[in-house]
Amino acid sequence: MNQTDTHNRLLDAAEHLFAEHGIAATSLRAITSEAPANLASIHYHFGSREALVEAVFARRLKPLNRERCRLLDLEEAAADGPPPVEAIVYAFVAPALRLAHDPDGGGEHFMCLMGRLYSEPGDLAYKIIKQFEEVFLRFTAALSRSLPHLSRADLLWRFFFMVGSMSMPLMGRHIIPRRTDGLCDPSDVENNIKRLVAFLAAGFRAAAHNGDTT
Amino acid sequence: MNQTDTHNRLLDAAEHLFAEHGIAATSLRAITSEAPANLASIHYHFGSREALVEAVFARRLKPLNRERCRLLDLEEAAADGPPPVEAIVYAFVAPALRLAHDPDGGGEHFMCLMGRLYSEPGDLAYKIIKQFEEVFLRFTAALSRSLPHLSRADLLWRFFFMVGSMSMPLMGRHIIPRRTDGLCDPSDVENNIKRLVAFLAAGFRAAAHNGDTT
DNA sequence: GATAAATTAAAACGTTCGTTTAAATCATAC
DNA sequence: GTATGATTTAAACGAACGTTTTAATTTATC
Repeated sequence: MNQTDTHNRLLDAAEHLFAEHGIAATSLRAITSEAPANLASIHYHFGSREALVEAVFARRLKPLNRERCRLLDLEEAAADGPPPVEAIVYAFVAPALRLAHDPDGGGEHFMCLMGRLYSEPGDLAYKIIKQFEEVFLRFTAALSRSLPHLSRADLLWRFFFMVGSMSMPLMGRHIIPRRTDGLCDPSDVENNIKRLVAFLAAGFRAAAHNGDTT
Repeated sequence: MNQTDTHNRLLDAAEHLFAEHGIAATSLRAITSEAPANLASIHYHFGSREALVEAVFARRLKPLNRERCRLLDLEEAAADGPPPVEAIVYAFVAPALRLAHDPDGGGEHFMCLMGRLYSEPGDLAYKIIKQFEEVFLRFTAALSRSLPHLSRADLLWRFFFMVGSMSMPLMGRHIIPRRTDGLCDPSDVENNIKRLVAFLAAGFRAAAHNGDTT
């Protein structure tokens, strides 16, 4: 086995178990049992449990957010004016839903884990969420140009509503199909992207709840 | 102290710590330290750690969902036709956001904890989510009557999008204000309800992504 | 005030946790 | 083949966990 083999097997096993049982509830022994690897290999390759957790996120987040920015670049280059809201929403949600069900990308469990992130102790969540800084700034700016009548607070809240909506097809892989007799299928990626874009674009375009136009 | 005093202090402390650090990451010793109470009192009053977790949820969920149904009852009694989407969305989100910041209701930490629920091991989540059965059936039925052109899958997905959007002002009490320089304030409950209703009603009313009208 | 029940308290149980140490194994160059 | 560095292994550490047991204390009833 080459140098990075155990390294990646540990990341895969950790990603899977974190998504399945939560980060806090997953022990190093469970990870090294699934990998398989020796218990001490985690400290040899990563240094500590917390460093492993951060490595699990770092491996997937950069490509995901790079793809989001790439799609937004394309849209902003294509039109002369600001891109339509649909295109911005699409550039944000499509890479995430595709990664969530792309076996090659390996993000099969990762996006489910992403949804769990907000549930973890604050210190960890902050470190990870900082990796979204650029995406956050770029997409809120693009949305603001396309929806100049919205107040900043309304625009930001709607951005968070988008994140929350998107998290449902990402996280609910176990719960949603059962609650809907299989009618809602999180693995129906392209249709769910269209559903999200239609729903969210209409929400973004809605009149603000008050006359605030700052 | 009367019989239920320690009982309630344990529930309060558990609710708070579960919301702050997650369920799995909160030990019984941390709960009995904050209550304060003896370590064994949890097993005396609840029988086990898991029974305590369920008790924490049960205490708040029934009143919350009863209020949701009450508001929906009012709307359905008022009009002769189906209530407008805004009224249905309002009946669903307003009780949750109000409970989340009502110091009397004590749900100050509870709704934050609700958002964490989906992140806990499957067995627990199922038990709790079953308590939403009636609300789920009633609100999807009401929405279906007001939006008869939507396919069942589209309607159910949009219902989940609503749940995801609503979770952001509920859960993001620590993260959202910091990311927005305080511009987005989760404690600005009534305005956030209006923001959610405007956003979600427009989303529900959006044309479906395809011609599906089943 | 004595008796019985309900509640709280203190201590210990065995288990599992993250981490560390030190030896064994492997790969690779000479 | 032997020395060297990289990796894996096995074993053990102390700490913290959920739970149980037994005794002390409080509360209610007569």
